[in-house]
Amino acid sequence: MGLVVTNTLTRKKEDFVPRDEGKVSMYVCGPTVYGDIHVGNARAMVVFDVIRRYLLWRGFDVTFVRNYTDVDDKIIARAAEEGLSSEEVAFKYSAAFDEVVASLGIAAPDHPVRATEHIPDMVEMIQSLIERGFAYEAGGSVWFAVDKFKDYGKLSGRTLADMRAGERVEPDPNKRQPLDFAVWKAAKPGEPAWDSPWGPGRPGWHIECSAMSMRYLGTGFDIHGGGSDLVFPHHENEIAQAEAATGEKPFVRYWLHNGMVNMGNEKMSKSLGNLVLAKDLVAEVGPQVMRIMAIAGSYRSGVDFGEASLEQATRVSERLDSFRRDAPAGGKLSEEGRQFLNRFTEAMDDDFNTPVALGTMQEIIRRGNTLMGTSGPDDPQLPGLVEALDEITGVLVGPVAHAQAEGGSDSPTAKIEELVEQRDRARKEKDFGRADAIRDQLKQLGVVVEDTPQGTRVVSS
RNA sequence: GGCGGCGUGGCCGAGUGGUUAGGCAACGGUCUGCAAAACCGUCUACCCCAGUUCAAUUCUGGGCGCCGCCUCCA
Repeated sequence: MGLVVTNTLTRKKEDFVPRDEGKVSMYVCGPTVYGDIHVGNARAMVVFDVIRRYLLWRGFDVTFVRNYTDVDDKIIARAAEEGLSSEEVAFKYSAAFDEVVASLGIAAPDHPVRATEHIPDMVEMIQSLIERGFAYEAGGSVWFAVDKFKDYGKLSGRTLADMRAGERVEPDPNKRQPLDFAVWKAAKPGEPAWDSPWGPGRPGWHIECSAMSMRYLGTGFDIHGGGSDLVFPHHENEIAQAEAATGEKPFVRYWLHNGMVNMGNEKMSKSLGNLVLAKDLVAEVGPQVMRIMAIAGSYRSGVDFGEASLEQATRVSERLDSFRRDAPAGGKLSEEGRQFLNRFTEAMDDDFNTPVALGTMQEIIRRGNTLMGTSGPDDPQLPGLVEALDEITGVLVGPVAHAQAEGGSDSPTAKIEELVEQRDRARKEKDFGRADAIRDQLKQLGVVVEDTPQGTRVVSS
């Protein structure tokens, strides 16, 4: 059995057959860098990080590209608000993005690409669109003529007639059709601008992803990912531009879209103002819990980041940490380990079924705990099992798990060590009243002690 | 209004035409000085109504409800 993915283009699960055997080319829409990203943005990044790690683990040679939209109306607006240049705003928030994403153990792309560094590619594409009759210049801007591209609507499953029925926006007077969209925007005074055959201006949002993805991955690359809210118009427009400009299709073989993060029963979004910043949640619950929450449901579904989900993800994370702390290091994969790994692979091959994959991970932990309970951490069956766990966590939680396992029980302060020793002494002397009092005292310091056959364990909470 | 998705046990969340998801919570037990952790056991569901079928939670149709997109958005 091979890998199967749900392609938004067909709305079906399809066998994954990459363009070039053994290689996967993949592009994911990154942030518009005008502010701190929220949990929903971060979830998308986690989802595609897991997909990428899985493909790598499965032996594909993956080329991963992600963009920064660093020129845009919102950046310009933000710059005015903060009294900075739009370059400064873009720099500030792309650095902030990098920091959050790194803290979540999300691997850097092979090609982190910035719109402002690829203007010539975009200009070239726009010229091609005009030459081929798919775009027209009006008032210093260039518009894509949607009615010239007969496949327009194929990704989002709508027709031009459908869309006209639902029009809600005041069309720009320069457009021939209300649904035409800008591929090049004429600069207004004071805005960042680049020279072009149509005068000074900047690229439209959609063109950047078309141009940069093909620049690095060519046409007909394998996976294009992003949130489901990008299906229309963003990805629809990307297809139109790319296929119209090159005359080749498909632009992308498999379109993958992740579901939205909900708070309560509403989508978390900037416009609704109900957002939780990714950096705040990471600071509160730690990266591992956040990653687990992000993949606790299938990537295509929406996922709730409310209290209950948080608690459950926390438990999963704690079980993992606690097992890793007590279990021996991984060794040669055992037969039993291989069986778990097969189940993990089967789950992930089925459209990246992370909830089931996570279930497999927890079953390994249970099995490992049972072994340890029976014959202790030296049980010869453990290393081969732990090896399977390591491989799974390598894909699902990335380097975060190891970092936490090592750093988690970090240097207890002298005072805490002292108290723990006092408590151990009290317990030996059967002075349990005193031992319990010290335990309470430690708890107040944020330290939980657990008595195990191997001795007292200190867990910082 | 148009397009798309979803509705599973107290909760989160997979999945299947007849056979165990997994987790959280709860309860009982083992262990423990007591706890905690861990392990064992119990808890058995599939929105409603028709239809197809030997058999539907799973397929088809209708209904109800929820969500996303149609405007910037992961």
